[in-house]
Parts: sequence; structure tokens; C-alpha cells
Amino acid sequence: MAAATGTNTPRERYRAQVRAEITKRAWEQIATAGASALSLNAIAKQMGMSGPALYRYFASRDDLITELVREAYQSLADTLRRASAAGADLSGLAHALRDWALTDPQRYFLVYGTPIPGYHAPADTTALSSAIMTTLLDACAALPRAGAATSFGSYLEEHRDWAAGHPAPPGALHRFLTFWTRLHGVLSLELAGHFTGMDLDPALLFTAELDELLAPLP
Amino acid sequence: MAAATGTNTPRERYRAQVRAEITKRAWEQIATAGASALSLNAIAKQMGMSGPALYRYFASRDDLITELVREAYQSLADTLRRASAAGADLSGLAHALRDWALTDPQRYFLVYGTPIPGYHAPADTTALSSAIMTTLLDACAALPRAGAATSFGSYLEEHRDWAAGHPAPPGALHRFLTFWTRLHGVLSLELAGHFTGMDLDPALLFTAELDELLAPLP
DNA sequence: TGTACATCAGTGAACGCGCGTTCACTGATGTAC
DNA sequence: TGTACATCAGTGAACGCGCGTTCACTGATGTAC
Repeated sequence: MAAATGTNTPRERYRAQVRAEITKRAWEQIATAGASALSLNAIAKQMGMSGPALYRYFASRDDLITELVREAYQSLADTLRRASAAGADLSGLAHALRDWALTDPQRYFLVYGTPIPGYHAPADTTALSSAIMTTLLDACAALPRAGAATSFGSYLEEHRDWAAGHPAPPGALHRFLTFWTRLHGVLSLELAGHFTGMDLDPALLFTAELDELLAPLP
Repeated sequence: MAAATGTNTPRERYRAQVRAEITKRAWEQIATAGASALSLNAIAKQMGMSGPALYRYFASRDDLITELVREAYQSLADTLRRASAAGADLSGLAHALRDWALTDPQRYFLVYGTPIPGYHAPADTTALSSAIMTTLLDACAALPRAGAATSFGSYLEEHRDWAAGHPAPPGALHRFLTFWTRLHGVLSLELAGHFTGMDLDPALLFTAELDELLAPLP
């Protein structure tokens, strides 16, 4: 009576193990040389295998990248969900996001950075990115209501399909968008090294932006 | 009596012309395939030349990229300076920046996107990027003074070396930084395609952010 | 104006490298009776 | 428990490609007298 679900036979467990090692090495490679330098042959060599062996585990290089993109989304979604479950508010989520990004800048860039030329992410990442969005939207909706209605707020009332049915008021939708874009603005410039040599602590700019987000119209 | 300055002999003019065509083709290549796909041999082939011929004009691939980075900075600096000279305020500069970025997203990414693995920009781009900064700082300082002093503002009073001696008050420095990071946040996510499929017009989000920047504490 | 020389753009062959991917195969692991 | 078979991980050779870069060279353009 074999178990029905997932990885249970020795072979399946072995497969999962090798797949995990491949992606682990892939992340190491990406961390040092960026995503466009990712090479199947190099990974195989590191693992003491021949290049073609990897084709037992990933159909192509793009397939591997897709898995990495999925892992990155998943990891961020988990991180935020865990923080939220531990009682973090929007501010806590912001710092969780920042920590996550600083842990592995190239992982952040893989998802939110310059698109990889010639690579197109599969459609199913939408589900993963909307899990992230939901956690953040929840936290936005939990904050005290923002100030007066804006014209962009009323625009959002009629363009809220992207929120996937989330019952957040337009003010919260707006707050989510600015949360996302502003923190990405600081973070991505920091990670890309645009503040180096400026004698300016990006962490302070990040929290300054965060403070203004949390109390936009006091 | 030969002229002393720059490109004047036929040979010099020819050299400048060929260099210009190389960079032109390089931009075309970058626009379609991204910076990491830039190939000297491919450019040479497009121009009907053999690969090694390009080494008469650029010492290496990195040398060509450096030239492109310089051109990008220069182009943005010129664009902003022209807009400013035509009477544009900070809002006008923001739209000039946006138009410039939308004209060639990969050019924007070359400067402000994910760093190219293994490539390090030369030191002299600092001068170019500070020309950009000066124009923006001027426009920030020209705005009516922002609201109450913030703690980040007082931090900036003591960390203003990056402003290269610009006499802007701390509030203007703060405004410049938020201008930069916020607009970059919206722009880079838009250019990377993160709003596609969201039924959300990034231009409206951009102007909403801009409006809040221009009157942060009404 | 003409000749001798120097400069320099561009060529073609070559080096060494690494890439993604395919294919026919060996040998070990698992399955069915 | 033992045998026959199927599954499947991994190998090694090969294909075709493109890359950056070097080198010795040809031939045209410019310079000096």
C-alpha cells in the first residue's frame, strides 16, 4: 500500500535531494555572478557530475531559472507570512522585506530587478506574488485609515482587479502601492550600490520612508 | 597651422564617426537583449567588419560598456539641464526623467538597474551623476520650504558631503532623496513589467507620487 | 609636384574557452511473478 | 527467495555555436622633404 502523496519512495527522495542541491548551487552561482551568468555545466562540474546529467532534473536552463524564481517568490511569501503570524504590523513586514533582500541581493534582483533578456517568467508566478500581496494588503488594511480621499484613490476604486478580491478600502490599496514602490526604490538603489561613497546610511532613509508611509497625513 | 582642439583632421573625424556607429549599434543591441548580451563580434558583423577591427576603437568589451554608461549619464544630464533651462520645475524634471526612461528602458537599467556581473563602472562617472544631482537639487531648493524638521533631516545636516557643496537646506536634500528613490521605485517596476496585467496605469501612480512629493505636508 | 617614409584602419587565421543540448550507452536500483 | 524485466540516474562523445582577444599582415591614407 504505497503512500499516495509526493516524495516517498527512496528514488523520489533522492531526486528531490539532488534537485535541491542543484538549486542550492545555482543560488550560490547567482549570488556571485548574477542570474545571466548561470550555467548548467558549471553547476554539474561543482557537483562532480557531467553536464548532461542535470537534464534528468531540469528540462533546460530556463526551466531551472523558473524554479529559482518560484523559490524566491515562495521564500519571500513565507518570510512575510511568518512575520505576520508572529504579530508584525506593516512596519515589521517592511523590515522583514528589507532583511530578506539584504540576505541575498541577487535573489531580490531575480524577482524585482532588470528582466533577464530572453527569459519570460511562467504564468503561475502570479499566484505566488499574490500571496505576498495579500499579506501586505492585510497589514495595510489593519492600519488606521489614511487621510482625505485622493483622486488616485478614487481611480483605484475602479481599478482594483489586481487586488484579487481583497476587501481593502482604496486608501489601503494606495498605501500598499506606495509601500511597494517606495521601499523598492530605496532597496534596489541600495542593493545596486548607488549609495556607496555617499556617506549616507540607506537604513535611515529606508526607515524615514517607512515612517512617512505609516502616517501619511497626520 | 593645425587646430589644437579635438576632432579636426579627416582621420580624427572618421574615427569619431566609426566610434559613434559602434555605440549606436551597441545601444540597439542592448535595447533588445540587455546589457549582458552585448557582443563585440555581433556589432562588427552588423557593420560589415571583422571582429578584431573594433579593437582599434575600444580596448575591450568593458571599455565599450563604460562608454555606454558615460553616454547614458550624459544623455540624462543633458535632458534634465535642457528641461531646467526651459523653465521646468521639479515636476517638469520628473516628467522629463520619466520620458527619458521610457524612451529606452535598457538604457535606464544600464545606469540604475541590476549591476552587471563582473563589470565595475569607472570612477569618473561620479562627475556625470553629480551633474544630474545638481540640477535636481536646484529644483528641490527652489520649491517652497517643506514642513516641520524631521529627524532624518537633522541627520542629513551632518551627512551632506554627497551633495558636493550644494547649498540646499536639509529639507531640500531630503526631498531630493525621496524624489530619486520614489520615482525610481515606480519607474523601475514599471519598466521591468511588474504592473503589466494589473490593469493599473503606472503613469497615474507616478504622478500621484509626484504630487505627494511636491506637497509633502500641506 | 614627386618621392620616401610613417601612420594606422581593417583583415584573416588562430587560440582557448565555455555554453546548451542530443544521443546512444552502461550500470545500478526497483518491481513483478 | 530467486529470477526476468523495466525503470532510470549518470556518462562520454559529439554538434554547433559564439565569445573575447592576440597577432602578423596588407593596403590605404597622410606627412616630410
